[in-house]
Amino acid sequence: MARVRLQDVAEHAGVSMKTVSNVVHSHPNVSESMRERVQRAIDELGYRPNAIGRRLATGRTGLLALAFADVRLPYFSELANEVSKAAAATGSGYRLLLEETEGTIEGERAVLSASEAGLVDGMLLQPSQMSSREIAERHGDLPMVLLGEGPAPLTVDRVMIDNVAAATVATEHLANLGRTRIAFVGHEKSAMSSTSRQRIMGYQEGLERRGLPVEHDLLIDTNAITSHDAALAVGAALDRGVRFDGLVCRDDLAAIGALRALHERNISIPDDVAVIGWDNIAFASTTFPSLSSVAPNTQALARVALDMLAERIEGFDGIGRHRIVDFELVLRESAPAAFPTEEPDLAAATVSA
Amino acid sequence: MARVRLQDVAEHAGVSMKTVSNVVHSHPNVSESMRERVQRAIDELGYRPNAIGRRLATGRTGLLALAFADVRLPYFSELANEVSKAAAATGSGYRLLLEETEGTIEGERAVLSASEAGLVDGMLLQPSQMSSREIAERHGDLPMVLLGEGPAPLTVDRVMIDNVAAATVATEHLANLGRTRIAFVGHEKSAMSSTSRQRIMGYQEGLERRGLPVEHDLLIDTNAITSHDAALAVGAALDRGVRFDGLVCRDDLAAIGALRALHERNISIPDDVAVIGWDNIAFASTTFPSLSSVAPNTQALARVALDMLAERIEGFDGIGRHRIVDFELVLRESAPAAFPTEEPDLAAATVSA
DNA sequence: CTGAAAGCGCTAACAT
DNA sequence: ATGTTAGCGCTTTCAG
Repeated sequence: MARVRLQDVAEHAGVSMKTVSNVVHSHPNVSESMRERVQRAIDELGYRPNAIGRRLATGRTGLLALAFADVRLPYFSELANEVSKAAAATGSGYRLLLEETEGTIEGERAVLSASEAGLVDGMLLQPSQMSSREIAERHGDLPMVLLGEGPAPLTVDRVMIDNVAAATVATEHLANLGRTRIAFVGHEKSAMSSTSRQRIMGYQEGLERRGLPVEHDLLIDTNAITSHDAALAVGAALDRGVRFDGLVCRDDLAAIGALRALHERNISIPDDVAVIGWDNIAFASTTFPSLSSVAPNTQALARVALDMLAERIEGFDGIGRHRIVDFELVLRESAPAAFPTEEPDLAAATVSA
Repeated sequence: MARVRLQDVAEHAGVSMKTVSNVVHSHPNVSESMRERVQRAIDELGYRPNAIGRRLATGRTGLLALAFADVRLPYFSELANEVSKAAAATGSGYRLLLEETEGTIEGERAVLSASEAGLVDGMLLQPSQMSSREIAERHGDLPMVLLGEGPAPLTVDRVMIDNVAAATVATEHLANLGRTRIAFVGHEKSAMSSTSRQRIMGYQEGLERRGLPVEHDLLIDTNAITSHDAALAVGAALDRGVRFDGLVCRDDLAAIGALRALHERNISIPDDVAVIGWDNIAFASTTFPSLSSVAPNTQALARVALDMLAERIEGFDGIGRHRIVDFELVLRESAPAAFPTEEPDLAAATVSA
């Protein structure tokens, strides 16, 4: 059975294509009898509008690209889910095309040029390697919003949380717990991302505010953003005699790796070492001990990003808007509340931005 | 700057659209001088072919839908990554549209009807709720391959691992470790999926082969497929006096929850209770203790599925082919090798299907 | 080897 | 309120 087209329905019902189109779109100006007649033809023929034809005519595909390093990173898969929910909630009917850049500059370039092909109406991109300048040059006239604290040209919209502030809050929380030797774990050994850079800046700020030691030894880098590499790196640091009683982790992956390295060496968490992760991924609540973590408000992030992107798609052409969304420090067992008064209920304890 | 079209290039180069098209497609029958001239025009104008126009003309979008319950489940995000790599590797140039069904029948229906609209060339679907019959009826003429052990009509292609056999292997491995009271954890309390059903069948088979007790008490169900719910369920079972020394988990999420429940009660793993998960997600190697797990060969699964889908898209119209791909039992600390001879190197230890 | 023209299925002016 | 018609950007016979 060949596909049935708008035209076929029109003939079958003995009306023009325009009328069928009106019925399909529930256009107001259609008489009831007409609507019925056409609807019958549609049902009889089993007509389904063809998205491609429509899109060629309207210039809209109803597709948005969401591009980031790797879906396997829990932060990104949770973000994808959030964006897709937010898109559904707006009723705009947008669907998501997921693109992975592998965190490489080639990957980021590929994603930008591929999306120019008119397949998508706009793009949400979390860059990490490309320079601001290249992003600005390459995206051409594709409506785009940048996600995260990576490079961002002033001409392009961007939404992120205040990473420096959040890292400071996390570090100071450890200080509140009486920790004096606080290490940072999980930044890239080479080619440090702006994400890591900002979190380290905030970490240092926290230490300085509390008059705690800032030492290079307390910066534990990893080969890759995986819990496995973090476990190795933290283990190696411990084994070569680096001592710390608090750990601010670049992300929950690093934190989970750190937990393992500490467990292996019978170091008690949080008694000997308190640990704070970042991203508040789903697993954070079921590690042992459960993980305190910086929780970006990804729901707000998704909503704000989609709103801005929608405006760009509608034709808004102003200068780039840079938006900040809030975060919380979710306190769990690995770095609990400092004072009973700080938070009565650990499971829900938060310090807002 | 407005988009530059094939037409513009043709005019700029002073040739016909057909010639430009030939150059774009590296058609053999084009003189070298012509090719150069056109290529220059393409470069000067910065022409990028429009995917939608092409699709309308060819009937192909180069888009494949990958639909499953929820990207946040690590098995699925890892699968998505694998499929997208496999698609890239074939050079077919397919890109992936991710669709989430939320594991509900409405979600599955929505995904099937949305894809009918001609936006995608084919679909990879991991169903869980829909009946075989409904799948067969609804997918219409959309090329489709089913993933996993869910419902699958005989008329549709499907690829999966042998869940019953894998569960038996896992259960027998625990028996090899001398475990005699082996429980199963993580199936849905209500509306049990075929996935859970098959794994439980294999588990029972394993127990029976070894003459071990098969008791309803040893079936620990959960409210949802999350590590959090699994931790609660296992904790509750322990607290009401259920005793076991081995745990076959429906998936790694359940296993991670189980680890937490056991830790909380100071039960030693694997000494008191050995644990085997399922899916071999990335975290399995950095939990504490690290997790033994059934590892489906997702790479093969992705490849086989894409191959079959490609054939369907090419027009193959035979009866549904049901393919089985292999799996391994990856042995780590939570349920190590039974005998020194079984596997010298724990980290890489496997028992193949 | 290259050009002209007819669609692919739908939308949206513009008419009536 | 309904019909006509000209595209949207590309591919693809069919001629030349």
